[in-house]
Amino acid sequence: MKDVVEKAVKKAIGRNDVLVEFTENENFGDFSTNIALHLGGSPKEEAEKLVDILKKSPELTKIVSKIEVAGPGFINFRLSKEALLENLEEILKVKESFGASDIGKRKTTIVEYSSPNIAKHFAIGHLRSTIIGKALFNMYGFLGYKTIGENHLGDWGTQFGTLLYQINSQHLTVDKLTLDELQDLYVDFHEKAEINPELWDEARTWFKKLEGGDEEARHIWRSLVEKSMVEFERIYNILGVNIENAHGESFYEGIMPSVIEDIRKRKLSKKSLGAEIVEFKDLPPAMLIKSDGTTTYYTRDLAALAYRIKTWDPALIIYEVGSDQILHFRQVFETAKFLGWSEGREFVHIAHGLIRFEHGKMSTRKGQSIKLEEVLDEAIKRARQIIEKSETGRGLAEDEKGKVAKAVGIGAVKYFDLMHHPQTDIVFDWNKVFVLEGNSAPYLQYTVARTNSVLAKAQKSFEFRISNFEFNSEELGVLRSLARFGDVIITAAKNYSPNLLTNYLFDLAQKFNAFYNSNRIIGSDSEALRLRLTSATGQVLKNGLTLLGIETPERM
RNA sequence: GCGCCUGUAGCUCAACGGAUAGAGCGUCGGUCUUCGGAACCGAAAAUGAGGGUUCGAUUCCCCCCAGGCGCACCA
Repeated sequence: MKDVVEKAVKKAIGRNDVLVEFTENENFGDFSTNIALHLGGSPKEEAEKLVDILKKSPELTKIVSKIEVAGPGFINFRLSKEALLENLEEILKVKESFGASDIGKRKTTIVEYSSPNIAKHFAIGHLRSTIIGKALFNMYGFLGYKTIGENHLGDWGTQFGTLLYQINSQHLTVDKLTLDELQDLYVDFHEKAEINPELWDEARTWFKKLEGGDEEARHIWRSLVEKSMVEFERIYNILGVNIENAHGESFYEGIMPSVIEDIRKRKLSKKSLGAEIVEFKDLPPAMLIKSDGTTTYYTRDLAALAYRIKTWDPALIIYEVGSDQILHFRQVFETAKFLGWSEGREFVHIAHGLIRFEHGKMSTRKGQSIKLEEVLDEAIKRARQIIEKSETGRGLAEDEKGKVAKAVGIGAVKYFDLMHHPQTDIVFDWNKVFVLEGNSAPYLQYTVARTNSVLAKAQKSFEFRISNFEFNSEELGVLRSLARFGDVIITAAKNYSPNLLTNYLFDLAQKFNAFYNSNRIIGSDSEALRLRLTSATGQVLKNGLTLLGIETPERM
């Protein structure tokens, strides 16, 4: 609806730089534009002139009942009752596809997300990438884009040299090692190398063997990958996340030579201290090939990019990777530009803030990471305790309680992550991750369960004639909020900000609960309308939460 | 040292240069024989400091202070 208003205003004044926004204060109507403040003349006069033109727009008068000038020269638009009711009917009619659109038609978007490292535990540091990435993936799909999910597993590089060295020098049998033990070996290596930096030469030698195809090295490496994948699958299963493509860095081995050749042909690289680097105007150089002849993750990310462009011809690639990689991606994107790969494409690094300790980042090398699985288990446990204590949980069967605990616990962790703007750092605190009240997933899930319950109790279909109703302020609040959903998804996706969607859903739930608290639904004069409102609210909350990857139990 | 990011109520967060800076938690005070109280209503409480640009700055620019991340053979 916002776009209808925007188009009409653009047409009315004949310029394209018009922005129509949601109002923040409901007294200002549903939409607003400040364009009259930028037209040069007296803002109020300009606004009055525009309003006269706008009032004649048939597209506008179809959905807007009031257009007025306010404040220093804002033009405010209020949606008509007819439009609000039509929107309500639309929700009830199209249900789970309400809010979907085709603005991304024929465009392909790749989302690289999650990307945990092999031979380490799936740490909490990868939660944000997994959750935000999945939400973006879902939202872009909902907007009609063809979406490709890529899990860029960290399965290559000198870090494997460190493990190969450890396993070999200590004569360990790789098949018997647990992930815990492997992580200990990794930490142990870094401790020893701190005192004895030559150890890195050993690690690099082993990685050279690995990259060179050495059978022993490859055998150990394969075993490490398999072990890790078992844990990863378990966690993705708990999270309910399924990423269609899981190409590790090693997958791009065969593509690197041609990328390197391409770079050399264009004379983008040069030798420096035995290594081969790519220099930039405003950035520090990136290392293409180390002095021992092996590659770096810069090389592999370029190869991955080449592969993706060739395979899917994407219009947009979203890299959902932490903010500690900002420089790296600038280098990769800049190189891609040199190579002529960015023509007609957009590359975006969603540099999410880190989940860190109060004074600095978590480092697996120093053995300071927190296992994601522990956090998820704890979340489910705490949700379970609430259910046991809750009045409303009593009616649930044992196995249903288990399912609800999972949906609520995991939902809470995901929502806590998503409600923050991606850029924000999160200081990890066991008591903050599991928020179960207020602005939280359980509040929204509870509201959905409440709508289900009311509808079940009503036990009949509902009909009413539009012309019969005057809405009270609570009803109006819900109706107006419901009309925003489609626009919110577009804004959230375009800004790569799932938090805009969580904000909206919370606002809608609040409006509904306020309505619920002061209005009888079943048996009232407005029963038909109110049941429809209840049904539509449940539907929109469900649609939104589903996009965010959060389940909505029928009852809880 | 250089570069990038961040600083908003006691705490955790919102607010594409606009109208009275919005919420949640916590605190204080209400709603309770209910269609689900995991709820609702109300109160106190904030833009790190200083300059500038603008009709208008939390938002843009400069400087200072504080924190985080990064800066060639890890990823």
